[in-house]
Amino acid sequence: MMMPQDNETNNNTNKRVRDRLLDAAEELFCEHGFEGASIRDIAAIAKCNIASVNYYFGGKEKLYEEVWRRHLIPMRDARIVSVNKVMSQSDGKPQLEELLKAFADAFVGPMVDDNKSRQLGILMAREWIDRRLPANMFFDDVIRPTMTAMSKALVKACPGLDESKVPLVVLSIVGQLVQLAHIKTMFEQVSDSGLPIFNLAEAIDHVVTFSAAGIRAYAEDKSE
Amino acid sequence: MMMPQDNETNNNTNKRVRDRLLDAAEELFCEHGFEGASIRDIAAIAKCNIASVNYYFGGKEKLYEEVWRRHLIPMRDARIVSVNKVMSQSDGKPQLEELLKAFADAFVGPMVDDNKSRQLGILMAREWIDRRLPANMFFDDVIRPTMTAMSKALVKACPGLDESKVPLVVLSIVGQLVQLAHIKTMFEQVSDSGLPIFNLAEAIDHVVTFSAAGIRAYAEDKSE
DNA sequence: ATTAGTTTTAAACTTCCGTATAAAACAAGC
DNA sequence: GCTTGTTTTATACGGAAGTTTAAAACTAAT
Repeated sequence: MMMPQDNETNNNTNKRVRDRLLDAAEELFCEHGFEGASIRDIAAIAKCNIASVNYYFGGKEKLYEEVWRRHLIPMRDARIVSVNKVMSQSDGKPQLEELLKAFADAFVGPMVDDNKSRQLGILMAREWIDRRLPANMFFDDVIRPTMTAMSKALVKACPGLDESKVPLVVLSIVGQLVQLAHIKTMFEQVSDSGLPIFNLAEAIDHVVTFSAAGIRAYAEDKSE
Repeated sequence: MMMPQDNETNNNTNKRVRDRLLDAAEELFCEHGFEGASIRDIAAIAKCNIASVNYYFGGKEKLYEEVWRRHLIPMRDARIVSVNKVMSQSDGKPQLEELLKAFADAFVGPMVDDNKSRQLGILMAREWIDRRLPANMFFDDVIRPTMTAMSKALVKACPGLDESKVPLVVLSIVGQLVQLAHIKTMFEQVSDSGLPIFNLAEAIDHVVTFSAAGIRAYAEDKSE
């Protein structure tokens, strides 16, 4: 008898609380992780009762899943579209640097946010370590499609690239990009680091240059 | 009146329980993180009373610190020694690949363990995201010394390398290596991945080749 | 205005956690 | 063998967390 209208085809007024909860949850999940963010704190930020979480989502875990669902697909699509755009603009033979830059921007963009409340990169890193999402949702819906698209683009952008090495190459790129989110946070946390100020744009350009050279090494290896 | 003999210069019989607790704590902290591992579970594995944690360490946090202390310094030293050995063996002008290989092996070695109960890489990744160690202990005792040693070695191994780019280069290398620990875990968790079997040794060699090429790109850039 | 359906609220319940306590068990020296 | 100091045990405390409940408040159609 008591059921929220949680159908997709719902644009009633009850969206208010539900959306406020999603926003608050995203903020606290990013900052403190799944266990670190309590339903009471989330409800406090959303300015609603703690029972609302169960009313609208049916539990903390379902709320967490819903936070992800809002971003997983868009993140994946943004990356794939970005890669495909480069491919189409260059008739399937893009400059390697161009492809890498497009991928890096699309990859890091949604992950690192100055807002601090929407640092999906940190959330992603947490999910990477201990899975809270059901089954292989994270891997199947984001990681694999992204890596597949990038792999295909890479072999076209860099013919001669040993195909058996492509997965490792993609991992190298992703590894560097994921690290950027960590590093950015670390530079903000470690006060007396004595390190130069971190410049994200410069770091991305570095990853592009660095990776392009690494990739060409394989392409040249094959021609030897 | 009730104080365990927790001096360093202590080799009495009471080492038994204390060490069992450290082992159990390391295992569960690696697997479930600081909050995810309960004192009750740790004590159960160590086959002792839950009060023993407070008796020997004075709390859960102190236990966590002690788990780290057992490994932080050895990990750091192993990496620095490994790098320095390459430097001395080659009269300060080591082959770039040689240096990278030594660093990668020393870096990944203690992080990725087949044992599964001692995956310090996962523990390190967790600590990277939310700090539980006091102040900058993690950064000052491990991250900075390691990066400093590697930076110095790199500029000697690759003269012409733009020094302002060295920090980013080190981050690229570390980023790839840290990723290996994640990837290894992921390949074990994702069942129907459809991905080729993950070979750690091959992956390390890839990082070496890939990174060497990336670094030389900067060295050549400067000479242009 | 009444009713039926939905949303919001306050409070309670259950469980689990880290810590503290005080008694018991143990070990060793005199 | 008693005493002294150390370790282990069982148990309890206080708090925080996720969830549940049932009543209240609200909304809108009849």
